[in-house]
Amino acid sequence: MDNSGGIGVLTLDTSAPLFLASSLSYGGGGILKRKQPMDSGGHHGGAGTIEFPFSLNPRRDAETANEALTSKRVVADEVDFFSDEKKKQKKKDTIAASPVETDLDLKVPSLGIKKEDLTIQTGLHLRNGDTAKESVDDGMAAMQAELARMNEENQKLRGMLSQVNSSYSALQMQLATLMQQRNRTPQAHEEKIDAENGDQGGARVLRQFLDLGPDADVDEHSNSSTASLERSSSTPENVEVGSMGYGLHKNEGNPREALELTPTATAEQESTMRRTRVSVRARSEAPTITDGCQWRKYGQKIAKGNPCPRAYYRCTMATGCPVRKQVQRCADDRSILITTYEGTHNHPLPPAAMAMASATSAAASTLFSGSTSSADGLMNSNFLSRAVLPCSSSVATISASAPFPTVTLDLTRSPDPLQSLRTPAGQFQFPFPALGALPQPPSLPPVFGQTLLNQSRFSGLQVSSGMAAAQFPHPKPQTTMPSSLEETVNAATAAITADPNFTAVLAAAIKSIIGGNDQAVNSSQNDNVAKKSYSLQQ
DNA sequence: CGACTTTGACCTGCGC
DNA sequence: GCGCAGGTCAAAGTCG
Repeated sequence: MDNSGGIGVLTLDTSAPLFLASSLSYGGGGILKRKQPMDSGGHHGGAGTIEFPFSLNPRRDAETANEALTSKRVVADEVDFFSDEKKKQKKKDTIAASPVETDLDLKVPSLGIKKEDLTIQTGLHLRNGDTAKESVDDGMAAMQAELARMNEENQKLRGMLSQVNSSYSALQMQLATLMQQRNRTPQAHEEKIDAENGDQGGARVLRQFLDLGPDADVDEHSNSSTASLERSSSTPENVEVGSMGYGLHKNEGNPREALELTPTATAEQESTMRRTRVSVRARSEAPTITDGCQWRKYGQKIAKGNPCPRAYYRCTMATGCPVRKQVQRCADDRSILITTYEGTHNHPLPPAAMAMASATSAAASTLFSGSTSSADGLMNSNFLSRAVLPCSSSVATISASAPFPTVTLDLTRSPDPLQSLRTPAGQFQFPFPALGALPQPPSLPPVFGQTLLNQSRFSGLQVSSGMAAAQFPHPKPQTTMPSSLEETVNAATAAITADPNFTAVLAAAIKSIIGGNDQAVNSSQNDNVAKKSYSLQQ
């Protein structure tokens, strides 16, 4: 990936069932566009897409975002930023027609909000001479207008938050790459030690898992003595392990790599790992979760024991990509969507999808690194829980009943949200966002409730587990990488989407932002992260 | 017309 | 060998 590229355009589709900032696909010439998700009926075009500047250069991206987001009036000016002419006009009409005075004047760095500007005047006043009924009518009208305006602002803020999420994902992946690079030399040493200690390949596999990403140019330019794993070639024979797109790759054409990568792992292990699947359980009303890749449905079946049909998808981001996924609702709780990935992509992934891939790969690789040569080792779910999810032993499990091991990431169970936000600086926590346990407004439509909440959960997985992948060259928790930013973004997203009372949740979100960024600054290991964190403090 | 979904038919592996 | 279940294929249908 060319991270030095210029500014392009990132297009998000607001009609997506899961408005996830990660669903990107590459276009040419510095343009990133998000394509219509396949699950929205399969029919493209239509519902509004929003576009905003986006670059793959995090620093420049952040600057651009700040430029855009610190403009004087979000309501008046930034509408251009998010919507088409029709929406813009509609919004202006709504605002003009509303008797409600609004002084949002949001100037938050990165999020477009400034602490002292959180004054919102509802303007619901009784005027002299009005009858009581007229006053009530006026009040009702004003409230309705206010509600409409709040809804629009919710939409807008969601867009902004998604943008921040996107930018952060790209930034985070770049950081991960740098950290991987930094860890190369120690890894080589550790590999040697592993070999001397009779390591059966688990740790090697783990590192190979972690050698991710289309930022392969960085790896290729590295002088590391360890194997520089290339992305899998287009030949399926080179696909070794599947876990949502990234796995163990073997380059038969390179004698050096063939030597280094044909390892100590037994054929049995290789066979097992080749069939490894990663399953993600998440609550969602949407037909599928949005994971950043393009999928084409090729089949549907009623599986035994579950009245809900199982849908089969294959990746269509590149011809011949062997990655498939199955999507099925849980028989016991139909609000839970189970997505199972199998195979390895033969093409570069968008940053967000890569983060997701890293997440699943991290889980799978950690699992494998915990195994030695026995199936019992493979099934040691406690190991995975301890290593990857020190804060939640119930999130990741391994299925031993399947013909091949399946790593299950259960996003339907989350640790205490406050616990996450209170995580002291310097202590790593696998932050399934925290938002998971936010109160669920029962009366809200799915788009404001469950779906977006789960989306937030999932995006949290993307960010943080990808981080986990970068952080855990060995399956031992290390310190630390600030998770406050994504927590903040997720907290803000969830707060906004979980409660129609915009002012209250905005205040809550800001509070979480203001109160939760210390750790980010304290533990920042990256200029860009520091910059973003700093901007949050303004 | 192309891209995509739907859905019945077909293939394959496994247990009895 | 047979039946079952999971997975895949491909023709038909849908939509913009």
